[in-house]
Amino acid sequence: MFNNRIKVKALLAGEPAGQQATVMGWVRTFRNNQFVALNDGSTNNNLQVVLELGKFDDTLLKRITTSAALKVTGTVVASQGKGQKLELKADTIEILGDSDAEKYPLQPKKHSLEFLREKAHLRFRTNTFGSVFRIRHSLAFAIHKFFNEKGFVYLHTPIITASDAEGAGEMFRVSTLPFDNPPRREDGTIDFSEDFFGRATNLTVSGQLEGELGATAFGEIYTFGPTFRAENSNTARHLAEFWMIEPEMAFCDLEDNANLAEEFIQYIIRYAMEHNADDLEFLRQRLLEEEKAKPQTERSELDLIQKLEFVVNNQFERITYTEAIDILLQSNHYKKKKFQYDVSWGIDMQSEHERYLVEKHFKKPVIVTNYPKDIKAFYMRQNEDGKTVAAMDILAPGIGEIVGGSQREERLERLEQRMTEMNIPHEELWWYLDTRRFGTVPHAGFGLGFERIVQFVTGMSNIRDVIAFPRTPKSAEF
RNA sequence: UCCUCCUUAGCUCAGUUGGUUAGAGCAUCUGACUGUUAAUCAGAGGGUCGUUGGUUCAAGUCCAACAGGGGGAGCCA
Repeated sequence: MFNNRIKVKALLAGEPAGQQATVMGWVRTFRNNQFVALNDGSTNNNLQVVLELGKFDDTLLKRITTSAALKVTGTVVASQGKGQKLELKADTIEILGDSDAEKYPLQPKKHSLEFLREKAHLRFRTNTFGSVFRIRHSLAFAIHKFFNEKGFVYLHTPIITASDAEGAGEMFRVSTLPFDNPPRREDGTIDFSEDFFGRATNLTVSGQLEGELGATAFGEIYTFGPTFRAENSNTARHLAEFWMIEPEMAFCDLEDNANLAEEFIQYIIRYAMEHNADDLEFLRQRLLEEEKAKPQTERSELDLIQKLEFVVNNQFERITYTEAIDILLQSNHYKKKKFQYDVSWGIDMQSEHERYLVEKHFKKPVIVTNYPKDIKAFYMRQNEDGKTVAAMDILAPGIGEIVGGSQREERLERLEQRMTEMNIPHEELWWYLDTRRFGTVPHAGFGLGFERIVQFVTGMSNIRDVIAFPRTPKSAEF
């Protein structure tokens, strides 16, 4: 029986009234042969367990090492020391699991994030990762809560997909054919008709196309699942395996889409602020410490919590692509030739351009709409000007593109014409085109990279530190 | 994938123009102390200097390749 335990979070929230309590957790530090800082993952705050001198065996005390698992029963009393309101005066201590101090790699001190990345199986036991992953959980939960309250259906789109039409990037092949000697056709190409699914299949790069099938029946759906890109991207904001949220709404245009995206982002951030105040406070302090090493000019004006409050309490800026280009062209930054890449209408904005708009010009999240059709996907709705499509990107300070979405082309002829222009095989997407044949309606949706919003909320600068076990090129340990 | 920087003790790092036995703080271990907050004090152990090859009388130090990692860029979410 273990369920008589009280979690540290609950215990710390109560009053020290001399009541009995049993806690279980892992030792963070053992000071003075007398004070155990015990953490059970329910909160960043440790419980101070006090061991009366002489009350416990030396052999037991020797086994209270960093990260040993303990069961402690004792009396909850007001703390005599500073730093905590209450503490647990131990009556009995049971070592549930020993931890060899000479071999345990984490010390009660500050470790670099790079080092902890190589100890990803243990990094949850640190304050930073404890906070990050509790916040990650809250955001995931808030996402389901938000859509559920709005009547969206949670649709599970396939992980294995046969369509390569989305063009969202390089894909991971899924196959049971032998690598060393795959069956070949007469022309030497691999014969996938003999593969498991009878055709070439890959891991999904997006659930959007299937999402549209759901939206044109349920009205409003969302997906929230793993997504895979085999791009050789080595950056602080890319993963080969990441989680994406893709809502898709029928009877919805670009403006409705932008409104929903903004409301959604504010909702989930607000949820984390309400439910993870301690974790955010810890991360706020952590970032302040980190910024002390930087020159004053590079430090951020707002701390983490101020930044989140600002985002939650202010409307996102909304501009068209054309306006964005004008702002860039008229900026002093451009006139002084400080952009590495040139600016003109029709370019796919580089991250330096996006960063200028978001971090220098507006200093808040920006929704950019109506991009040139030539730099966007085939399924986006063509605007009447013949040049742009009803696309929408949300750019966030410090992260870049956090949301990419659009109103979809619901007119069959326009969609087919665009697919032809972009060399997208019609026959492969017959099922997608059927939505436009049978009761087509204006609809829209977007994709939000989950890890990027977790980065934004936690202030972690590397995406590998907001997913438990990151998959990146040349790296799939754990 | 491109540019750039890094790799020395368990961790964070120092190591001079190439020169004998490679250092510090923390951690660990031993002891002391005991209301501590990354406890403190004293002592001890701990190293194939990322790997391979080269230059040299002599390489942690110079050169090359490879591996891993950081930062920036591209691709994107």
